[in-house]
Amino acid sequence: MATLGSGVVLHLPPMVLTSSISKPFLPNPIDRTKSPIKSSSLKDCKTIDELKMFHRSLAKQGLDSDASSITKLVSRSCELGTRESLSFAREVFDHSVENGQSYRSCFIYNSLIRGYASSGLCDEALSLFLRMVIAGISPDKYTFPFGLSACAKSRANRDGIQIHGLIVKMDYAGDLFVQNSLVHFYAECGELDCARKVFDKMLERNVVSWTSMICGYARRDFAKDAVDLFFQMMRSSDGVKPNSVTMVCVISACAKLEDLETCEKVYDFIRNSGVEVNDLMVSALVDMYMKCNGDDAARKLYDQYGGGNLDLCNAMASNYVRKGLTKEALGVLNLMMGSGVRPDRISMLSAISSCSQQRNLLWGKSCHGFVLRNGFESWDNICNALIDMYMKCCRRDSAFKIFDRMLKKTVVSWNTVVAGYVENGEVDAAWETFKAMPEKNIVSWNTIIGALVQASMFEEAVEVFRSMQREDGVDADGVTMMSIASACGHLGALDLAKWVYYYIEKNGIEIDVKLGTSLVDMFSRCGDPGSAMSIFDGLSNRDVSAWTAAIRAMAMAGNGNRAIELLSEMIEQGMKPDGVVFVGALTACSHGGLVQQGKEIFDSMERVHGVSPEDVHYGCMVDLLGRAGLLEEALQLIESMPMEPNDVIWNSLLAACRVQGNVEMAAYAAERIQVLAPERTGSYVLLSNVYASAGRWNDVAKVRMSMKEKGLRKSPGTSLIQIQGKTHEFTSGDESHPEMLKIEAMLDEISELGHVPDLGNVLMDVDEEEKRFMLSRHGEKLAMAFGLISSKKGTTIRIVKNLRVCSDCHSFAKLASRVYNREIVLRDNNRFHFIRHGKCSCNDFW
DNA sequence: CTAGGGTTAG
Repeated sequence: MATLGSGVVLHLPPMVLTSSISKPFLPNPIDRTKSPIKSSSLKDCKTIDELKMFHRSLAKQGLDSDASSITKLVSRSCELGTRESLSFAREVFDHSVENGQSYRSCFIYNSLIRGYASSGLCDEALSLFLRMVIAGISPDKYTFPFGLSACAKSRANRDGIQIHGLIVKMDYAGDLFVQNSLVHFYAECGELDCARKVFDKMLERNVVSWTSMICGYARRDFAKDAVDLFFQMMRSSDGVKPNSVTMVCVISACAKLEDLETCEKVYDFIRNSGVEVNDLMVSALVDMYMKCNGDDAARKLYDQYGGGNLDLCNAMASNYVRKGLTKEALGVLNLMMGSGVRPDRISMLSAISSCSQQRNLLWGKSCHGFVLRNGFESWDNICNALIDMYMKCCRRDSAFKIFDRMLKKTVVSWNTVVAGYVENGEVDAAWETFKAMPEKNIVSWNTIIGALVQASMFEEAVEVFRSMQREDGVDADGVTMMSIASACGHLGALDLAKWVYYYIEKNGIEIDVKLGTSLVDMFSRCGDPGSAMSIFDGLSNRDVSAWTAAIRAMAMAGNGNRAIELLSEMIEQGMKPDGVVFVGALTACSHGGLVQQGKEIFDSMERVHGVSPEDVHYGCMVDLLGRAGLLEEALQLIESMPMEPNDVIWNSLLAACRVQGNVEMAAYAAERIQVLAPERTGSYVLLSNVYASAGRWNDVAKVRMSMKEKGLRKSPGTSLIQIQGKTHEFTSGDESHPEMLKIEAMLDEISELGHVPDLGNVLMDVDEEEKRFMLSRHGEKLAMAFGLISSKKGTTIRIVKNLRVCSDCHSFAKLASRVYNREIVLRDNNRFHFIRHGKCSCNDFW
């Protein structure tokens, strides 16, 4: 038949359908003949062949045009639910409708519409509905629920609304079942207000009415409304009791709420209510507990109801995978197979994902084999998981083989490939694939933006973010903003940081712990510890990372005391500190010159908190002692280390020697570094600095020679300053800036104000005049001068430097801040200097 | 006749 696709309905304006059938429907003819066949014999037909045989025997008896018999045959055939049985049903239907005159009733239509709807062939169901209406056959109270169910499944909003019109016109709007179907349809289409309107107007409600409404809220992320409505149902005068379906809906709402307390409340209710607990409910409960961090409760239920239940195991495994507990996930699935249960495609999704996370190619391949043997590869989700596995296990060819063969590549398939490239560090390939994607969603953008941030291409990341809003109209989410916040923090651009925060607020993006932590980091890296801490204070729950970010913020700002306070507050609140927190706290002590407190914290790590100090912690202590001038003690600590001291630790000591001017120990430390990490340029530079300050030019020359021999070059120091959204970069002695003449005039002006250059900062053995000149052209000074001439009076000047600030530039900045009454915020490679009124937050200690 | 959990990519 030339199918009247549901598209026909879709394109009709709302009134056409109802007006085209303005002639009154004929009443359904009453079938007075008793059915010549027994329905019991039809029930025995379990296969399509048996049904076909049955059909032939009807024909022999001359009953193949009997409406009742044919309707029953079609109905049974639909019940079998296979593609074959449905098309057989259609054949019988078409043949009978064309030949018979007695098909003026809706029964045969109902059967077939129901069959299509329940097998997900919604377009077929709806076109049949339309054909029936056009033929002037009245739908009855059974037809509407089938039709609406099809609309709900296929999100055919407009068709459903037209059916609603028809329901009103034909006066079925008061029927309980029809109303329930309407509630479900509107809820499923996301029109929750409409669903609620129908629900509220109902004079009588049964358990399905309530369940449909609750489920509607639960599925659309209105978990709170779902739970509220459930408790309202308990109190209502409708006198309905929840059944297992209701409970499954409520439980899934609780899972989304992620609130363990509500979970317990609901579980208590179930135990006391006498609702029969079925398998689906247990699976839902386990899922709920896992999503609300009630792993123990979930595990208890799992143990209680047995590891041989497919749905239960799937719920358990998928949650383990989500939490990265892949060993546990595979354990659950293995145990399940051990009790003779075959994994289904959902199980395999968890299994393959576990292999990807573990980079276990061997098991991944065996999963692939199982997939092929069971015909699961026709499901695109399984293919996506396999592509991910092969990409993560560096088997690009195998991944592409699957990708190329996929009949239905979805946006997820493409995203998986892009993410795979990123995983292997191939940003260019990821970018090319990204550009070639036929369709992009928020995950696509997040993947590529995250990749750029990881590759330290921060400006590019921000640029892509801008084009995402411009071109695609895709809305950024929390994950996007985490990447952008990170990029912004690395750029050190406060204006951009403020804009990022504004953007989040304006677009109503929820600031959860993760995003909050990123924002704390962003603001502290941009030299705005105040904003960083106010974000931290606003977080409703804080994990260890959040506390660490706050402590790091205080460390960078040089506020050691506040950092230590935060550490104790965190411990008081029952958080278990980890190694990373201690790095932050010790760094804070180091920057703040808090020697005694630092020693106490270091000592408490293992003794009180059971965290054994790693080399980084020793590094912090060496740094702390060294900066405080306790070089001997620092050296002793290095020698007492239980592990081999690495180059970073020796470098801390060397840096301290540079500040303290201890030439002998500096030489010793540098020697160690050259053994451990000969390519480490910084140590040569530091050592020659030490010699230079001591005026030992022969030694300076030797160091420079040995650098040259090894082909090492000093990494250039760069200073960045943002003026009106544009980044200007200055390197030492760089004269290429278009405003260079004005900058030089500014520099001269400051020099004349009485800046006494500290010539010990010059590495070269040149005459004093030359030294003076070289010093005056350090990148920081150029940036500062440029900042002074190109920004408004009284505004803060912010400079980002990639290396440690030299002491001459530091005192230059202090002078400038006093004379021009400006705050100067100078970020170096690991901390901030807030310089105002001639004083620096670091107390000249860095 | 109407209502149901578990689904890969960042």
